[in-house]
Amino acid sequence: MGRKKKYDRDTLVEKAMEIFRDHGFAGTSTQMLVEGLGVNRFSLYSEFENKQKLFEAALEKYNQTVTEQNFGPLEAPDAGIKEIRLLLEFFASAIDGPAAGRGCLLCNTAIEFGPEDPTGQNFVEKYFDRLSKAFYKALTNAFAKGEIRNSISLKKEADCLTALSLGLFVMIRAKAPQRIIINATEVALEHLDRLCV
Amino acid sequence: MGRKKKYDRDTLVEKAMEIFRDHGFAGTSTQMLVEGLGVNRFSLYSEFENKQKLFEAALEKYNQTVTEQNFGPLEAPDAGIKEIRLLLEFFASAIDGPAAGRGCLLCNTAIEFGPEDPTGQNFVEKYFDRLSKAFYKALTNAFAKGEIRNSISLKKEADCLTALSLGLFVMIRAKAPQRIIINATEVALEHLDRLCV
DNA sequence: AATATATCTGAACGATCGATTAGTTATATA
DNA sequence: TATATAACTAATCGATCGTTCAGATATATT
Repeated sequence: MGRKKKYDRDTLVEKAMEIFRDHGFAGTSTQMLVEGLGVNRFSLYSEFENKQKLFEAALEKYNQTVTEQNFGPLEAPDAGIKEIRLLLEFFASAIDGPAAGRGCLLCNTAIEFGPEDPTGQNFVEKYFDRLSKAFYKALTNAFAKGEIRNSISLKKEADCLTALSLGLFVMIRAKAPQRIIINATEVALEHLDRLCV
Repeated sequence: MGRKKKYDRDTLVEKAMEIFRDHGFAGTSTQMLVEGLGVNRFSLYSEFENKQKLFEAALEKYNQTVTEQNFGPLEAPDAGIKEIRLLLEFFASAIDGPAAGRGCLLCNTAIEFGPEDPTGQNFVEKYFDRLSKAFYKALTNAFAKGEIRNSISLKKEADCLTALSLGLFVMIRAKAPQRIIINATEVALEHLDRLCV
């Protein structure tokens, strides 16, 4: 009974995700959402309750789609050095890709919300952890295969790659000169080489 | 002739700098500025014209004070490996210092403004360049003193350190676990060791 | 002391913010 | 087909946004 929805919730969340990624939470007005999502104000609020909840849905969607695409291969059970290299090469070419001028929604949120907002902080904390764990697992796999020297602290290496990834996202967001980004990834690649036997 | 100003312009800019650093540009209302600066609305506008101009003054002040304090030693004419190490150690302990939960205003602005806003982008571009050049100069000095091996691309190393710095600022802003930040800087320090003869 | 002028005060501007509501339309069920 | 119900439309809510202005106040100059 009742009327059919003209919209698809998942589609709305995905569109909202892109808008928030471009303009941030505070920089995105409900008017922009209404127009960008092509849905009525009432429908938006009845579906998501408020702007904050929609934002949280967008964060979750981002984790499931974009982060999944970027870091998914790195998180594969058998990922290793090759997957780390591929990720770094993704960063090097991201200035031409769909992330150019956008960066990472979670990284952007980490900056915008800062340490105060509890829900944003929760997402960000998990995001940092996800990246660090993904790198660590891949390094562990490589070590198990005997590809990495013995004296290396895999945890520390993973955390450094995490920090570097965030820095590269900042640069991609700001459309920094591609040369800087490529240079940074090349050093990381060479550093990775030196970890290997 | 006329009345004396009750405020000092530089003091106002410094206070505004801290508020913008904490809450971002969009997240800072004129009301917050009026209260935080302890100055009347009219005085604020007659002194700075508008919020945007005050923000730009705050960015400039940040470059002259905080960035100067953080990267000044690295920019000294005779800076070398030691100064790079000191900077990395600053990052490692920054989670306890005045930058904790704040990060870097320029890095925050890079994220918030994105690639669209021309004035913000101008500041950010120069900031990236300043960091990269500072690292490069210090590495060049070290190389001239024969402290660095021959096969190293100093430009690439400088850009990687720049990207890493930005990533660390993101983590400091988000109050990431201190362990992650320390780990990242330790890897960078070890990496630096391996550049040396 | 008188005057000119710059700053201060506090109210208010129109615009936009996020959010809500009353009334209309469409559809699944009985 | 009649009815109940859910989603639609569009107007509008009070609050806050950045900004401005008229009138009061204080001080450097004459």
